[in-house]
Amino acid sequence: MGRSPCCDKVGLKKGPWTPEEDQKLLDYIKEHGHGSWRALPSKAGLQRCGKSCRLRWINYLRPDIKRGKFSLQEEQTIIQLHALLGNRWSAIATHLPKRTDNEIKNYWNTHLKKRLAKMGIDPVTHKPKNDALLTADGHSKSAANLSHIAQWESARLEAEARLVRESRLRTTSSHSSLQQQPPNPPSPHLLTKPEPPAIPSRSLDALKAWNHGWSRSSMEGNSGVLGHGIGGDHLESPTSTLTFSENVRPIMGTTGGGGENSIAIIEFVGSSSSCHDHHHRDEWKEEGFGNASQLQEYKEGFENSMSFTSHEMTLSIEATWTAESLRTRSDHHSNNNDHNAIAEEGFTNLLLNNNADERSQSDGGGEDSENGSGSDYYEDNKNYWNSILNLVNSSPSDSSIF
DNA sequence: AACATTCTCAACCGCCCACTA
DNA sequence: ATAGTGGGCGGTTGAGAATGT
Repeated sequence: MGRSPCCDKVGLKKGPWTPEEDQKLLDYIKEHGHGSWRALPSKAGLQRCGKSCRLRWINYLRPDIKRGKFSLQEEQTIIQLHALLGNRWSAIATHLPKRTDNEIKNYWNTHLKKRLAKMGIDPVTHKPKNDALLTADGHSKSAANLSHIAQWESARLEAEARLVRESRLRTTSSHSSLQQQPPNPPSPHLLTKPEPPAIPSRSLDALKAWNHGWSRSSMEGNSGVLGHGIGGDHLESPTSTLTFSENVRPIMGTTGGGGENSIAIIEFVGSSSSCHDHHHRDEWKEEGFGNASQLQEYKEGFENSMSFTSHEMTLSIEATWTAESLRTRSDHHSNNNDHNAIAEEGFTNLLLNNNADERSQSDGGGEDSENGSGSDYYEDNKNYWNSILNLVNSSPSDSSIF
């Protein structure tokens, strides 16, 4: 290739790490910090490439890693952020504290992607697969414009996520002695960390509907037989999809960064794939239902709650940012790193819990999603996306999120 | 019980970017 | 301006586990 390998690979060990190697790496980093990864293996007495050490540390040995099943809230966050950011796993991981990009990527590829596909949702675009027709009806131009806008928004979020990472790194390196680490980081070979109790989640309405369908089903005594760990907080989650309305007023200043104020007004139109599709009925079995009656109960609950899916909603998002604001935020990082974790958590919580109260009310009341769900759907999603983007875009310089 | 198939996820690979000399 | 280096990211692989026949 065009460049030399990251290290001399002759004689270096590959493959799974042994507990002894893990311990060596842990001990070394605990004592000295990682410093230069390239130099680390020899100093630590490891027959490994520096890159391999780095990966092992980041993806497995780091003490602030949460392992085990993804909670429903985490699944929702991943799906939502993936809709926004695409396969930018590190950016997504920024908003899932204690989860690594690798773990998120794996989970997406092995679970969530398949699940969305089964529901007839394109895991790449997060649109119903039969939505392709929509772009062939003469509105492709505006759709393309909107796609462009979305890409900008996505790129900007990624850039800001990068700032978070960078500031984190600065924080980490400034504490590289790792003295704040627990004296004995949990052995990765013994890690079976239990999930924290599920927090009431704020989610898109399709997710809410799914929850409703599940909770109804499980409350009727089926929680233990749903398979795939469904009895716990590992729920099968659908997602909403984002499409773009035609009457968008993109006023996005995409000039080459001149520092002028730029305003983006984006209207998202969300529509959920229909779960009445016969095609999907067979799929329910594959999700682990033991017998026909359980399956039927679950389907009924789900279908009832998903009956709003013909509704469409629009929402407006006003986003304002400037090159100056990004700089300000960047500068601010260096002074307020300590708040990052809190702020990120706040962002995640915002994603998840913003509407928890409303949700608990509606869940408790067993409301019929069909009646009035259109406006709820509108409001929830509007609030949801506005919350995200307002937070992201207009967080003042004293905000430490980005 | 034995074998085949599918699934999971830790680890690797190659590329890219930022930094520096 | 250029090349070398380190670090990071996303895609892919493959061994072991789980499940099915």
